[in-house]
Amino acid sequence: MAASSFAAPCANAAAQPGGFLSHLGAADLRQLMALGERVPYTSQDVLFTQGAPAGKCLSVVEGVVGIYRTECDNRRQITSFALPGDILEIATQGHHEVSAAAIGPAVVWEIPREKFAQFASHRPYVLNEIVALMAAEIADAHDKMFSLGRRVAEEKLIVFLTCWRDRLVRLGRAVDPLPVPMSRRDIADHLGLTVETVCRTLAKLERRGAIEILPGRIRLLDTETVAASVLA
Amino acid sequence: MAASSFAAPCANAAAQPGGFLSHLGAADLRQLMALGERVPYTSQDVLFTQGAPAGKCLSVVEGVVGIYRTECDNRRQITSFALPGDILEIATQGHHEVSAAAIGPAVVWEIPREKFAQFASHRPYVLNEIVALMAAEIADAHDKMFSLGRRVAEEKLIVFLTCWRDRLVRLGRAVDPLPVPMSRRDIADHLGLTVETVCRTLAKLERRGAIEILPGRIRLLDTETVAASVLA
DNA sequence: GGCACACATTGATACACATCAATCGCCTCT
DNA sequence: AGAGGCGATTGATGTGTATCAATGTGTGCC
Repeated sequence: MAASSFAAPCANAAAQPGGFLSHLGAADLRQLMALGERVPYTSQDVLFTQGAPAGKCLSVVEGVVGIYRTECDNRRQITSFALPGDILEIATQGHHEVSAAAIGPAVVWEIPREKFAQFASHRPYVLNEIVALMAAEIADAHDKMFSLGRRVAEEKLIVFLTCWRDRLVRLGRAVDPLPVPMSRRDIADHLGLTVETVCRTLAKLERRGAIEILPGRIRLLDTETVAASVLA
Repeated sequence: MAASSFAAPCANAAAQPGGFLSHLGAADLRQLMALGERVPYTSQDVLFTQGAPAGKCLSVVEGVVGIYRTECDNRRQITSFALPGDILEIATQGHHEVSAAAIGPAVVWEIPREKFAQFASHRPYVLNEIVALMAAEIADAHDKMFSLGRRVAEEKLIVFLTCWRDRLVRLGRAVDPLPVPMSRRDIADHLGLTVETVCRTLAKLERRGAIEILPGRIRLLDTETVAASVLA
């Protein structure tokens, strides 16, 4: 139906317009970076935990960071995968609402909250940037809620893969064999599925000729048409 | 487990601190209201549709407004129910990402976007309010993603009912027989279930003595202990 | 090289939820 | 009061996904 076909499967794309507060001037950016420090993490490292006081905001520089919420320690919902240019906990007051962990080796720029607040207070336009960033994050959350609540496993995976590819494209990365650095468990916890269902569904898509599964990568062959039919 | 028991089942509560931009002064508030107009809607009326240009922002004054995303016209995901004091599309640029419809009779204050932007541009502190509002909305979205992806029907319903009650309490409403103005279909589309599953699960909870189902209302009897076990 | 270990995959089975189909209750309209 | 209609409820059945279990596959380490 025309009225609904406009729906972008992945508004998250809009949240990564090309870098950390991309509309800031170069001088501003340098000053901002100088307020914080470069912190490297290794795979599975936890950057912060839900419930902990939120003392800093973070910008991913390299690698992938998983944002998740846990309960009972066994159930986990990864709400997003942050890529270079993405900012974490930019407006969090008090305590973290979520946790974050490095999906692989990652580098993050960490800026103490009070320093960032001070920086922003002198520059009114920064707040506008933040609002725009948060608006994109909210739109993205809406998409994900739709996926989680109203899509079946196959659709979830197709949409996830195409969105992931689009984000990497926007970062100028090579995507022909699409890099998939996160584990099957991570994907499952992101899509509200189990590891086994993710494997099986990917295998089914491969048998159908829609994708080709490689170690650490997935080649997207026919997902365009599949996605089109799914999202019609 | 202690580390995760902190998790509020419904951070959305934080998004309704008691009114439209509650930290504004009374004078500001009057001026802001004067920029817009009171618009009444009747049940099922559509306030705006995803994809349409976002020309105004809205504040619910009376009733309940469902925010939803559709696809293919048959699948719908209600991302939230807005109550008096909630603001809709406050930072939306360009086009609406979601649709909104009155769940019952509702009254909404609608302010043209450019007038609101002008109002805010003279008052830097308004932007801070908006950021806080959006941060709460994002936290709430995280909760809902967890519910959609990682909870079973019974848990979804218990969490939904207790959150709904908490929000009404915060508005000073009577909640002993908890008013549930939305239809079973609305609840289903909010929780990622079907109407039948919602009915059956509610019936099961009633048989267990956790709730009592009344026309248009549900009395919460033992959901505290149930919720506690669910959220442990 | 070969062992260990984590991750990925595949199979068999169970179950939660969806689907299809009545029925019931309630409200509105004439 | 009766007819119509819509939402809610309940039942019978189907199916997508979870669960349990086993095997394969890589990858690092000694």
